[in-house]
Amino acid sequence: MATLNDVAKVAKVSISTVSRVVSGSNLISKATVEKVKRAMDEVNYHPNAVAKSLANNMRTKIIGLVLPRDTYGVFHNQFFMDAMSGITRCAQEHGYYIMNAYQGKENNHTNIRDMIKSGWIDGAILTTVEDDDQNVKYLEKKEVPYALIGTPANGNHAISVDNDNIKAMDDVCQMLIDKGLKRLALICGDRKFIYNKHRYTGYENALNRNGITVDEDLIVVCEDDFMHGYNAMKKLSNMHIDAVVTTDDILAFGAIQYMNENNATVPITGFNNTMITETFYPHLTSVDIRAEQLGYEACRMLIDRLENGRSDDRIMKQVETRIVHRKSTESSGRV
Amino acid sequence: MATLNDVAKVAKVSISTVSRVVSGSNLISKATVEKVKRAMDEVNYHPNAVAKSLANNMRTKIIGLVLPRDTYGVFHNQFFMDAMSGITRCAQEHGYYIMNAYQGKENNHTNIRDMIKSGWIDGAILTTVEDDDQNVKYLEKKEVPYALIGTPANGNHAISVDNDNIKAMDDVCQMLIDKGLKRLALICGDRKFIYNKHRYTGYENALNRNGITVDEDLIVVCEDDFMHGYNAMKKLSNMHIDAVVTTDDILAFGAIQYMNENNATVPITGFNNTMITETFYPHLTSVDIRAEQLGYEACRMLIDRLENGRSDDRIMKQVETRIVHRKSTESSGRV
DNA sequence: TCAGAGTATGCAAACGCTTGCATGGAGAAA
DNA sequence: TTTCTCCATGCAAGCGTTTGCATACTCTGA
Repeated sequence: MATLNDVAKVAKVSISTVSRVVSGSNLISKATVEKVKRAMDEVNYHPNAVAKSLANNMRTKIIGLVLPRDTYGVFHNQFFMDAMSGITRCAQEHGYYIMNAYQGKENNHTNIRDMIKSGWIDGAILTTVEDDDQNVKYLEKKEVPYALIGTPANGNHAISVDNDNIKAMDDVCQMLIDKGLKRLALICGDRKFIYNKHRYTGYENALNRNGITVDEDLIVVCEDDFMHGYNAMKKLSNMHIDAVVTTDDILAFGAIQYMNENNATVPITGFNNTMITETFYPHLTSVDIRAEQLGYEACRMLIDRLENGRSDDRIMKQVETRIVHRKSTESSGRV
Repeated sequence: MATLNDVAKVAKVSISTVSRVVSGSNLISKATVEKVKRAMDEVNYHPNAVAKSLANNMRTKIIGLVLPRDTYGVFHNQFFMDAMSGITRCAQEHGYYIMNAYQGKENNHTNIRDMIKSGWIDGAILTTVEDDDQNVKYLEKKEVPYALIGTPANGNHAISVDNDNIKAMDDVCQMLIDKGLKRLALICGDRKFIYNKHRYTGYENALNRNGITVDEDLIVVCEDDFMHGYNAMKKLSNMHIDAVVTTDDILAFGAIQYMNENNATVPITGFNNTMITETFYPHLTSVDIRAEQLGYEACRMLIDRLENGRSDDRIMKQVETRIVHRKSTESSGRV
């Protein structure tokens, strides 16, 4: 690999001059710039990032990305792949690289703390935090900038990005109400997850705003899987429901399964817009949470912080969701 | 951050001595080692990886991981997440880090070529290659070691790891035949993909070995999605089939959908053991392709090559698959 | 013609680490 | 006591950059 020195020799200038040409300094004369650029081409020079980092006060332009140790369910895999894609796209646009870490116990998996100790990374993006998260603690202690995808459980996160889940579910309900559907049932995943809690609130908000009484009998709270969706629908049958909204595509498909078995049909919506919405039938109306965009924004905010060093902001950015209309809400029915 | 110098001062030795203690050289006396270790603790020293790389002839112990630009379908997301997990686990075990790149056109996404040019990575793992792959070309040209997950299309890949898809499908068929099921239908995805071609072969092999004539009428080749699985099953109905084997879980669920609608039931198997096998009903017998293990092995072989520098081996390693038995093959039926 | 201002370039230290070579001291052998 | 080994340690160069400071050159204006 060619070095500054090699270029300098060919161009017959000092390495400082070459370095300045590389970094686009405007101190150098046009003629010299040309000469040096030709030399760079000739020896096929590319700046060495490692040496650069050493000289640049240890700034590597690498960002650590913390992924969950285990993904579970269809949704999570897709979410993280999409988020990663957005993160990496943003990083690329700003000349940064992404290094993978895993949430978790000590030596188990590559750890963000090791990356910090060894000086590899300038900052971190967390896609997942646990209660009393050790990574967060470490990042705070070492004053390493970081961004969080999701809503911070407590207030100590400097930068975060998430959907407005309250509004997202509100929009879904409003959309159905606008179709003249009044008795909306809700199948809601575990409310220990803040997004489920928010989606629940969104449902209530929409109904209240439209003067529809929230009827507890039309709400089932359960775990986030197919069978619970199925059972929830069983409970809801014969309740004269106009439509069903759910907090997860899987729940919706569980409900659909029950309806299929009972030759019933009613408009239904999912959430997260996973690939199964367009895989299984009926194609499911769902909420696109824009995981790619969430990743992109998290990365952008982090880089902004890294480069401009605002120290005290606790920014929380919201990414717009979007309803994707499909067959499952096209025709009407009652159950 | 503390440096060798800081430790040296506290321990009252030279930085060379400290460096030797850190790297575990056996030239240093017990007493000095103790003294230095105490000093390291005192100043909370951690070796700086950037400086280390510079001094170590530019070896960074970072591996580039090339992911596909777009993932499509449920299977792919899960596959890459699992493979990444295995790769990262192995990397961690050997003191390496993983840096993300994306397959693809120039400035679009972080590019493995940039990582090589700037000297960040020692080697690369490819999870996906295109025809006439530019990354492969570049890696070969620059003599950067790399490993490939999947079966190389042509012969120029130094290291690769894949399943034995022929045997995997053969095993599935044998398992069904052992249950006394003779007329096995095959729903096979597009054979432009080598794994589908291999799975097709595995089906033929099993039947031939068991003296069962391969009946073209029982084989449907189609694209890899739900609707094609559905249509394939429609074609196969009334053919007096004892069981159906497929090359993808999605195809199997498409077929199941058709059967459900027609109140038919027949043993059926999927492939890839995606999460939908345990999400939708009936839970689907499928082939675990061990994506985590594929990732792990690819990484292990690459690191072996990086550390021991065998230059000419074209190793191709096969990872064992495993049939996961579930409800879909428990009872019998005919269609 | 010359001082002064500005512009273009070079020198060398620094970033934190590794490592070949030099050196000093302890112990063994004579 | 002297010489020779061997072990433990230190010195300093080097890895490829960046950058503050010094310097040399070119103009301008008096």
